[in-house]
Amino acid sequence: MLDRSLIAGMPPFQELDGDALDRILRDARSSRYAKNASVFEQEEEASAFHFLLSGHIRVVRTAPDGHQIIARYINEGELFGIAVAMGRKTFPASAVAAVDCVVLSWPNREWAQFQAMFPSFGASAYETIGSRLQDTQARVMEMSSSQVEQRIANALLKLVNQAGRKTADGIEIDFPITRQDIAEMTGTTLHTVSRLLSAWEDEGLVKGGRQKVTVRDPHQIMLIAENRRRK
Amino acid sequence: MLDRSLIAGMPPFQELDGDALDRILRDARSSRYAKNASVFEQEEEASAFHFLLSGHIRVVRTAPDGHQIIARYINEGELFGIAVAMGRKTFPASAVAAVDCVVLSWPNREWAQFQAMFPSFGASAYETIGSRLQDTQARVMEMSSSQVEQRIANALLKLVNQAGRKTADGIEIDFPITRQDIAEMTGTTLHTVSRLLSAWEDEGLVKGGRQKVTVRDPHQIMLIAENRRRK
DNA sequence: CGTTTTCTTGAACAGATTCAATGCGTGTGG
DNA sequence: CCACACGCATTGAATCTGTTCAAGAAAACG
Repeated sequence: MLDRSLIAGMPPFQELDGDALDRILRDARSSRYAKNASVFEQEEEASAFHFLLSGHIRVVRTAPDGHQIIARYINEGELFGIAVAMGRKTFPASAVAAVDCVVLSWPNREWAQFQAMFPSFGASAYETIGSRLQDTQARVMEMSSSQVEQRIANALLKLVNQAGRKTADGIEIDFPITRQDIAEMTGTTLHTVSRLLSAWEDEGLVKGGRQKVTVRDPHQIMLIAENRRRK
Repeated sequence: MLDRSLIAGMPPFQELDGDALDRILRDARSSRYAKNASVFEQEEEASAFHFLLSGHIRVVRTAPDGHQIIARYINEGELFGIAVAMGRKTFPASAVAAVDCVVLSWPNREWAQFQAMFPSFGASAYETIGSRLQDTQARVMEMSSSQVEQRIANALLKLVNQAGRKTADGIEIDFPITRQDIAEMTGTTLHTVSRLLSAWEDEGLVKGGRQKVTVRDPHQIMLIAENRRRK
């Protein structure tokens, strides 16, 4: 049996008392996933849903032609792989550990139980889905109206907000991320990302590194994201 | 009091009996919206949710810079404006009648009631949200990998499937739609849309018209959408 | 220490946008 | 009921942003 302190206070479980937490943990299975291990694969039958206790997870969608994009990153304290909440039989994307991760999993049958027993859990889950829908629509807007430069700036800001860690040099993104990853988040090529980051590095706005990005001047990046920078 | 036959058999209410339908209709308000009238506006406080009895509704998102996109079209028998289901206070987009429409509306407070009393209603609603999330993610994929040509072909296929009407000439889209609208669905400009439709018209794949598109050869359009056409 | 992965950078190219001008329908107001 | 204005559509030409192609350097890994 897992200890209730693991999940107490995390958004989906925030309003639940000790007994409720114990009930929830009763049928939970906890697993470790090494960096680059997959938690589930796209098209795979969805028989369980998950909660990220620690680490960062990359959610990747692959097109029939092999082209792939990063749908989002999951942070500690988020539910993911909740296909069951949307009445789906299979996962629409794959989930890959960006660093070593610890994950709680429940069989799908528990979903209806939790929702019936703990309305605040259900509400929080649906808020999560709602906000992902908003994010995704915001991304569509961004891709139809903004320049690549703005999209990359926006992606950096998002990453910094979700997984920023203060260092002497600025705010560093707390997990390994390649230029290719950023390209897959913004719908461009690694070449363009590399060029832009290099340019920004020359201006002192960011600092690059192998699988690493540090933002030194978030304000300037924000101006770029909003296309309000003097050229 | 509205008659239960209005909504009987529509997806969200499919599994409900007569009493349930009556209960649901008890607090419903039905309204007519003339073509181009707005049902609700982006950023407006969401105090009600809606169901489209007849007509077609355009869901439009506007960016701070004025740029706008069409998030989706709502068809007869769909719930829309269900911000309440995602725990949102305001609408993330505007809803505009594409043709004269009839809409049922309920105050938000009914949402929790319906969901508690009629689980199949709740499940169907969350499936709707889930499938919109899928659609939107599919659109992001499309915009990052496909050419404009493919995206427009895809948009036409979507429209034809959702609102196609057979005519002597082929399948016509059942509501007025401008080149600009198609541009806002595909993240391009009306110029590019116009050029492509003209080219396809020369090849006999489609037939244009003022605020009208008729698809004559869906198969060829599908080949274009999948980028498998001989050049 | 060689191999692989990640990153950088130049040059050529192309698809789509932007700018500009014009034509066509349709619905409104005189 | 007709004229005219406005919204919608078409099409050419110039331009540009970002991709593609190509080559190579630097860092990590076994």
